[in-house]
Amino acid sequence: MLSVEMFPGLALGPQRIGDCFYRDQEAPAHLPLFPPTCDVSAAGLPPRLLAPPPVPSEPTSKAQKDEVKMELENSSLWKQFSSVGTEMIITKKGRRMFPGLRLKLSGLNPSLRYILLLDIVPLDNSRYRFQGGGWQAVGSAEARLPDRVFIHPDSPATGAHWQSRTISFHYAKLTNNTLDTQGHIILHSLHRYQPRVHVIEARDVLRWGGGQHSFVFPETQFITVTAYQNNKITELKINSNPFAKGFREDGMNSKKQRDARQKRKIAVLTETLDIENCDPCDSTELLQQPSDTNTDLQALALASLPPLPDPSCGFRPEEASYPDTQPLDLGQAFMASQMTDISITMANGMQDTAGSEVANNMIERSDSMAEPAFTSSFPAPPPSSSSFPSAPLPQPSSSFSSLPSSDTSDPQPSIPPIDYPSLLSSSPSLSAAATTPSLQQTSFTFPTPPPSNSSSPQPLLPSSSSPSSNPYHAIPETISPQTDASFAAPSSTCHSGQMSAQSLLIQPNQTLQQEPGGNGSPSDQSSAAFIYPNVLPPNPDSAQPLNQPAAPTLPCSLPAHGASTSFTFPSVPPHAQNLSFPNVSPSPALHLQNLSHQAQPLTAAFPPSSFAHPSSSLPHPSFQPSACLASSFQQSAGTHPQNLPNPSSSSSTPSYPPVEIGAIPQFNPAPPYRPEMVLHHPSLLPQLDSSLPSSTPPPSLYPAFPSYPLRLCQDPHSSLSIPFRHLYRQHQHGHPHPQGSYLDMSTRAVF
DNA sequence: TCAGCTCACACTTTTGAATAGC
DNA sequence: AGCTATTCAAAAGTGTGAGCTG
Repeated sequence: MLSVEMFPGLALGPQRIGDCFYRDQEAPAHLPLFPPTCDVSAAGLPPRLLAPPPVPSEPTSKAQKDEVKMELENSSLWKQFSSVGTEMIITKKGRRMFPGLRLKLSGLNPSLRYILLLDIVPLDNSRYRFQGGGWQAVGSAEARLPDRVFIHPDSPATGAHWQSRTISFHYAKLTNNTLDTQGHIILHSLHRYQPRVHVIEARDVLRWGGGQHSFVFPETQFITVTAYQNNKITELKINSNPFAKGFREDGMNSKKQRDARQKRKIAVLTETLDIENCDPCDSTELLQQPSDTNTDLQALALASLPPLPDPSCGFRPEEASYPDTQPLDLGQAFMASQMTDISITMANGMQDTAGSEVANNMIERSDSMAEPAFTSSFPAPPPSSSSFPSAPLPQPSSSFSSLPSSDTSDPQPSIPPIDYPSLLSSSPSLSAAATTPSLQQTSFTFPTPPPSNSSSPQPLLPSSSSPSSNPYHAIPETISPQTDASFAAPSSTCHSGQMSAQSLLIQPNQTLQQEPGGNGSPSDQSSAAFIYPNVLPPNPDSAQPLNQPAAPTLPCSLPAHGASTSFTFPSVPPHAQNLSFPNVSPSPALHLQNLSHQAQPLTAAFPPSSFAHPSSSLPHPSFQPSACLASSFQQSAGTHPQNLPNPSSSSSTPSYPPVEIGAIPQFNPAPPYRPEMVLHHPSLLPQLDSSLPSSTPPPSLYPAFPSYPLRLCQDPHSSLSIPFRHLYRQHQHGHPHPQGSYLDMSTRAVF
């Protein structure tokens, strides 16, 4: 029986380790779901786990599962942002996402209970910078941070519940605080991310019985920032977010108002100072300097008075008796403010115009979205920006560079907007505002490529210009997984008990398409393959076929962590060899029953969530022990991590041919763009189990998204309330889970 | 020097308790 | 007494801009 083991500590943050335990129903004692070390993984597992229940060759298919559909209710809004290049503010205290994820679920069994999870995974291995009006990859990504999952506060709830309302994840918060103890989702600034929503069926309170459906809405990808870089995004946010209403043109916190306030403030100060300084005219004032109180009162009194344009006393700053004070500066500031005001006014006028244009653009875009087309302005990582070889880009320049941005005035060379149009439009069932991911059981097909730009009012996709050279087709063939050799599939010794999110999504027996040329691969799909906007393989040469074992394989048996905080990986590139892991002392609040496992070599080597992952240089998945294992799982299952469970050809969304999971733009340079993807995961546990015994080196397959273990733990508890009690974040005011809970998935060890 | 981050600020919406009215 | 509607204040969510940091 599986249950989610959520430690109150999600609040604990990254420090939590080894918190994934297996609980045998008959044996209440906590058993590590997976041995801390790859080596002992199999040994430490109950036989039952080692011999997982046979997985049906065909995904457990309950018809209903295949029918599960999720729509992004505010898709149009997302597309507006995406067309500009969505930015999400992250702060230390945590910032909500805007737009938020508003979803509609259907196809669930009304009587079954489901858990909804939100996680956010890196889209690539690059760090970005806003230059020249666009986002450009400027280097390798930062070490991967602890993965956390936001659990919808309503979870677990019945299918009827989920389907009866709009599901919102607006309570989820993003932070850049790596030591965050609030359980917020930790992200790096200036990195690209893709939110994912997982629907996990909880057959009953006791077990994760059914399967898992994962949904990805490409238009929801974003770049994290600590301050907005693109003015258009700022405008969009202000115009769209009610909380930012005050910053609108007519708001009290608009630039005009703020300038006016500042002007008044300065005027008041100036007057005050002027008065004080003017007082030199009155010798008595010099002798008797007004007390602070008097000054304040004076200031207050003056505040209500109109600014004194010109001190009649003839006071000259340079002659002021208080040279150190800055009457002059203030005066200048005042004048400057006046001038600034004027310029601002003018600027505002211009800005208004510009704003109007933008707004119009937005409207147009919005309208155009009505015709399900939108562009994503995210740039593709520069070829050499990443230290890791990435899959070769078919025709990066042709595919994206030329993309005519809706706003020509704002060159975004690096960020060719992406056109998703055909994908969305092609689906009859899709409304302009809602996209329905197709659900495929075993294979993914690539979405139909956008029609030639001619059909699009505003051809945003440059690439689309030449259908013949359709980048989408090229993807499968020319783009190989961006897996770095160093991230090669874990050696045979690597058997991780860690369940990666990716692995969760993969069905053991699922036949995953190999990206290059597999049946049902994008290439196979007539122009179905849609290259995800941003994923441009930096280094084509380095690209390797998915199946091809990555060059340097990283044995799971890494040097014992011990007290040392750095690891050297001989097989990995020098730049990636030295990994520093902050010694994070476990929070006192952290209750890790199996903490002892940490002592074990592997565990030591891979403290699950306490350490940063040098993902930047290394594709996440592979270096993570869990990832290793995940790969092995997948391999054993004959699946590529990237090849998430493919939707059964479901038909749920005809317009969206099933997309191979590998298509998810992570390290796959040219993963076909998928508007949405549904992954069906019939049986989680079996899958994991199956992988354990596998001794054969996993192929160098990597999940499109970095894989990380979900902290889904088996729990014998007979009552949902018990196991899930831990899922909920403890709130200060005694609200159990008013705003959802977070699940730390960082079992992923060090990497 | 500069890009990026943090923080305080003013404004807004949201939320929940208190109060009034029926 | 119980319920509903309204009011109010506190909390929380916004972007901004100055200042700090590396």
